[in-house]
Amino acid sequence: MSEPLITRVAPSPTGDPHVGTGYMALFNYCLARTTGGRFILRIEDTDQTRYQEDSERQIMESIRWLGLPYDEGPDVGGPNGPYRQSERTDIYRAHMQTLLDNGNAYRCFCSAERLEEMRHAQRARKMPPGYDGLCRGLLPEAIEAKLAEGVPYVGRLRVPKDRTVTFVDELRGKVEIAGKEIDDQVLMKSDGFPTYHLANVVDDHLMEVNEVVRAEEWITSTPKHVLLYEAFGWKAPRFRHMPLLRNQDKSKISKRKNPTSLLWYRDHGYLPEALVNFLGLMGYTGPDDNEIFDLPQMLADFDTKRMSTSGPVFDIEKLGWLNGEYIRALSEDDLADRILEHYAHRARIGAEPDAARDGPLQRWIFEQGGFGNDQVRAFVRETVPLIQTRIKTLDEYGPLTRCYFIDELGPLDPEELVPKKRDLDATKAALVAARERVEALMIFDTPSIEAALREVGEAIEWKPRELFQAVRVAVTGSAVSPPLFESMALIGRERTLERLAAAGN
RNA sequence: GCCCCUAUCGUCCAGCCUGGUCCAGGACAUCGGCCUUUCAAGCCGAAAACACGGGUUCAAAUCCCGUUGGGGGUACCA
Repeated sequence: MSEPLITRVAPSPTGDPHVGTGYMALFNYCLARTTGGRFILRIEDTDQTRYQEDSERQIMESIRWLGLPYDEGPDVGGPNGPYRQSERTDIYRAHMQTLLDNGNAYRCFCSAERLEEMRHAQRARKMPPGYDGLCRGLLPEAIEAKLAEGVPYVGRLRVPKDRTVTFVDELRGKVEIAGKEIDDQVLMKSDGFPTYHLANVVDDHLMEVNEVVRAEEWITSTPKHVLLYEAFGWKAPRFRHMPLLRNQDKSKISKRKNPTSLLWYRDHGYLPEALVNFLGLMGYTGPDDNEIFDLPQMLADFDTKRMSTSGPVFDIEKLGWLNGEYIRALSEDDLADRILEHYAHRARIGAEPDAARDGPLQRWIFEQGGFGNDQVRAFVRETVPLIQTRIKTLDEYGPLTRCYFIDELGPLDPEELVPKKRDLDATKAALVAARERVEALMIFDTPSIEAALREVGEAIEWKPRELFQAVRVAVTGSAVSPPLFESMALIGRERTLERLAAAGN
């Protein structure tokens, strides 16, 4: 193949770990792995105003959860650390000085207010906004004076306005932007922290990154980066801009219109391998019509030629289908483990048991002595065959299996209980008959229960489906449930008879 | 506004580079049927798209130009 690619994913710890970060991590990971290169995680925490305490830890955890381990990063180290930009300020300062010295950058003493006014005026005159170059030609004496006065300043890139900057995007081909369209970007803020542009270029170079794979939103600032590489006398990496994930309305994916947190997907019972597969379907195709491929498969036939450029709408419906596919592909033992793990995870993160989502499962498990309890494990394991084709996320397990985990069903809906064309009294009589017959069973297992109920149906001249509906609602509390006879066996003789009696009253 | 990216079913992707095999193929969702103790799952089937206009060519979803649409950028945020 090609040369080993050193790639990186460089999120900012400004909130929940984002699906977009997962998306970029996936492709960076594939590029590095399939070329025998390295994959780096770098934390871009240069904006102290947006920094969020827990974010970095969650980012690292989420990337690992997805199964995309990085070779270098804040918590694993590496030869070119530190991997947290806030710990590299000396490096940026030194590089800023280099640029100041070689004339590719200059000090700008303009205040935020002046810049604000300037932009206002530009907009009013329908001029493209951008720094007007006031400080660009400041004489050395003037600079010394300002410095002596202690006026705060920033470092700006001195963009050559009279030429065109060109770079090749690996996905889109040649991109050209006229120098006059490029703003004299701030590289070093007055607080001593670098902006993205400076830090990014310096770090990518120092960390030996040779292919920058990032989101499309960066494409217009790439010329600034190209100029920076030139200013330092460095070889620029290759650039590959991936399309942006979109909301239904095609705008850049956002929290308001989609769950964007990787944590959300984990907490709601999505399997990491399904999410990775789904992300792998965005702007990428496998070698054939097959859309179900896990990471190892994706790596096995990964080809950058099949990456595309148009922004995919993030369709959570399709993710749900894929998740269901992965759930169904699991062995019953594995699925039982995943379910247990999921509810253990929900307990660990302190999620309040949610009746609609968790059902009574969490509480029941707790009462039975915790997740490690063998009886609990065995019981959950027994339910798996009944629900495996019926859940799309692990989260759906709780509500679906509610009837197995509680003692009192609560009030039944007569609309559901009574079959069409029959009345309440007849239904109650039928349930009493069913109860009597079932009670007489010597062996309380699935085939016996089924045979017994069919007998009852014939005796009272009800169609099987009518009787089964009434019994289903009486025993499970709902007209929609896992298979009836198996469920009755699982619920057990005692509780089943109680429920039939209660409904028949 | 200006700059950049982009354009095939509602959605995700094939096909486009190397024009004809495309009255456009697969998947999700939708609808219908089968199976069936409900719901699922599974199986079968239906409906559903080349943004528009000019070229080039015997022939264009495929090549060229333009228009329109969508997105992104335009910060001492990343």
